[in-house]
Amino acid sequence: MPGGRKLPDRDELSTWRDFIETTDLLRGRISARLQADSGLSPGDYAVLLALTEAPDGRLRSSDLAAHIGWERSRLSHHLGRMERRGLIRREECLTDSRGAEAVLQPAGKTAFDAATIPHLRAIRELFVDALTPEQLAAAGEIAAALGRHLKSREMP
Amino acid sequence: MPGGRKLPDRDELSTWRDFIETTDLLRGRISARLQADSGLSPGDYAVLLALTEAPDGRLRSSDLAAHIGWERSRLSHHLGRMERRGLIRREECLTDSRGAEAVLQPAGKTAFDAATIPHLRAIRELFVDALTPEQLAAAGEIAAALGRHLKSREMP
DNA sequence: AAAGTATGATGGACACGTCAACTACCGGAG
DNA sequence: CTCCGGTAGTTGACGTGTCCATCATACTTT
Repeated sequence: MPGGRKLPDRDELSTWRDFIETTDLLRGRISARLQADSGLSPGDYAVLLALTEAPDGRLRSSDLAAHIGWERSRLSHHLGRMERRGLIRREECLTDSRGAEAVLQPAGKTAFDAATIPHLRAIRELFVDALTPEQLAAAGEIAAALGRHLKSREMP
Repeated sequence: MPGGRKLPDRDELSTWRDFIETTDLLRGRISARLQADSGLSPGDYAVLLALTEAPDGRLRSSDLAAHIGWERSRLSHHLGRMERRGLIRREECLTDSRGAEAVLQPAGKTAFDAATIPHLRAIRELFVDALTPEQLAAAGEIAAALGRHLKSREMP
């Protein structure tokens, strides 16, 4: 690649900073809305969403972790906290004695149901409504391009 | 606003998820590279950058916090950790007995100098090089639009 | 079947962030 | 000068994430 500079120039760096700071801010705002509306963190919401969509509201820990893209350790810690709050329960797995299942509890279902509409509304108000349709499409393409690029460099 | 739906449709939601997950992944990758290359976290880097650019490598805590956009409490915790590692030092402020100054230490300067080129390279490789020039420009515009939108709704 | 390897889950140690309480000090109103 | 509201900074409690060690169980190989 001819002229392949190694470092970003001033404009590129400034775009990077704007981009990363603004997405951080956006994430924080959505998270704060979710917390205020339902008392759930984004992590809680992701777990409850996966359990809600699963048959019988239960999932093997590893499957749940894979589904939401978390490390098992992270999930284990989080499930511990959610169990303390009565949102989910842990059960032993019948077919694999090593395994554990996370089971949705009524309190978890209630909290999730209360959270979801306001959460979707927040996404619309803070993200979708901020952008023109063209910008929204561009955001999707940018995410896809970044994702491909990062995946291609996982273990270079 | 006529026809103002309240909730995002399927495509909008999918774009949201892609966007937020990918930017998260990107942030994590850049952070991991920084950590591997220099032993610094993004927070460390932000603090050291501000101190490096300040006269005499020293700044009032509040000024530093404002400069990098952190809450004072967050900065206080972080400075404590950085002080334990010898990256910075805290001094009393001469003109205001309530105040404290953060002072860049040689170890901090060294770590920052070692970090900055690899960090800029990582930004280029993982962010800038992932996008076409048009996409990069669009990313800047999207960040600006999101930023304006969020600012306009700080206390609605 | 015994031995070795891989997998599922957990736990501790630590870094990081937020929130609210607290201390100490400043600067102005009276 | 005294009181008092505002400001600077720290601290503790707690939720959150990562890394790494550990343990038990499952699987695979001989």
